[in-house]
Amino acid sequence: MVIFEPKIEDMKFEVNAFDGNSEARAGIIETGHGPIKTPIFMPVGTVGSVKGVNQRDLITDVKAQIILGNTYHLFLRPGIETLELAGGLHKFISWDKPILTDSGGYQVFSLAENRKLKEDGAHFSSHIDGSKHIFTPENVVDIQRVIGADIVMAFDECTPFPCDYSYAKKSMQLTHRWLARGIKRFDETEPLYGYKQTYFPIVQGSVYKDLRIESANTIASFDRDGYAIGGLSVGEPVEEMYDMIEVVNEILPKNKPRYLMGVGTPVNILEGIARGVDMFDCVMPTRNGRNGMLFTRDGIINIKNVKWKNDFTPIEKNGASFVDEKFSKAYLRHLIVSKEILGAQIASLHNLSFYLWLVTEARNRIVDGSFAVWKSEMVQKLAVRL
RNA sequence: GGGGAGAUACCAAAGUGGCCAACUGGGGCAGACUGUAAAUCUGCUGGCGCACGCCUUCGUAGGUUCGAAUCCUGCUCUCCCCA
Repeated sequence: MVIFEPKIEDMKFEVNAFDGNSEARAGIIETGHGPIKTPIFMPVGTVGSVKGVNQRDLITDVKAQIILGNTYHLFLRPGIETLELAGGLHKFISWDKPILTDSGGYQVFSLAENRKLKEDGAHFSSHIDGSKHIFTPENVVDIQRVIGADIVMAFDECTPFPCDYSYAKKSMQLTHRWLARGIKRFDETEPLYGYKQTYFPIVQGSVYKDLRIESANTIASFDRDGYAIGGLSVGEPVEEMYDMIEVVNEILPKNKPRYLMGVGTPVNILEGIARGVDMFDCVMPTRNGRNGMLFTRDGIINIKNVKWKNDFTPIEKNGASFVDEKFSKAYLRHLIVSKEILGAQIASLHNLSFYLWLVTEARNRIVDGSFAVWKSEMVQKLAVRL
């Protein structure tokens, strides 16, 4: 059981250091569940579980500072009644560090078959039992109040790629109208569990520069504790993604954390940091890990490949997780190939630890002034296929 | 000793005259995965060229036929039942 009592306090963001050569900065976000040192990577725990990694290892080994939950999935299972009876998601899953919940906007996009977008909200059928539901900017706030997320995400439409200009524009405008409604509801309601929650708006606009500028200006006009960039890493070329980040971060307040939703590869993250992004999340370290892809400082390993069959060297020499020295590549390959649960667990632990090492190291480099050189070296190495 | 069933590619298992280099599953090899309906999905898996094609395969040796994994005969082996 959780025995701590979170304090009520305003969320604060303080920038501790700027890189100088890029837009990168190192900061700290104060929440009711403790500080988050940025730049940060947030492991994804969709249904109240970072797949394959338990809460203790998440803290002691991965060194996660904040994790994600998903409104859509938690709403369907276990449901808000259970979450409220549990006293919120933190208590339910026994996690006393910050939680950010995605609003379900991405699910509305990815579960396209059964959704219908209307002015009032998104109408959809549950992928579990087919039951019909409506998500509105207001009830998604209400649900996230019950979940008790420290950071509540706005309800948006995440446009697919490719997406023609007129649809992207209409969608963005809808997202903006939903934003105003969501903020209104949020500001009219109180947290249920005694600690501060905050609400992040989301920039949309697909890959269109003028739409991104308009969207960034619109959301920046609302004074919030942080801002998110959505609708990227959905299949567009990475250069377009980087361009959009630059355009948007030009406008978003410098003194507030910026969250690039759903990104990405280790290289994407370093490029994002260099462009002034502070927060990232992605399923890649866990999902790809379960499927045998390992991210290391020297590049990417497909541990299923036969070339590792008799390689008894450590998973990663001097790696960030205890599993790196404890187990050999040959053993991990055997586990993954044999579809052993432990293989997925070790790979997830390794990848998440590596991601957290990466952002922590980036922060240290920003602070000591060596970020630029280090980043360009790392970007070369990280994409190598070993 | 008597009766019955069967031998197909790495394994299992379809196919019973041409559309069969041979369904399907497993295994093997490779690839994909970016706000998680994913411990998932895709491709390849006889040889050579790798598009088209050519060559060698369905226990084994013959035979019938324009044509056989598929029909006939001998042989070898395996399994089951009864003594």
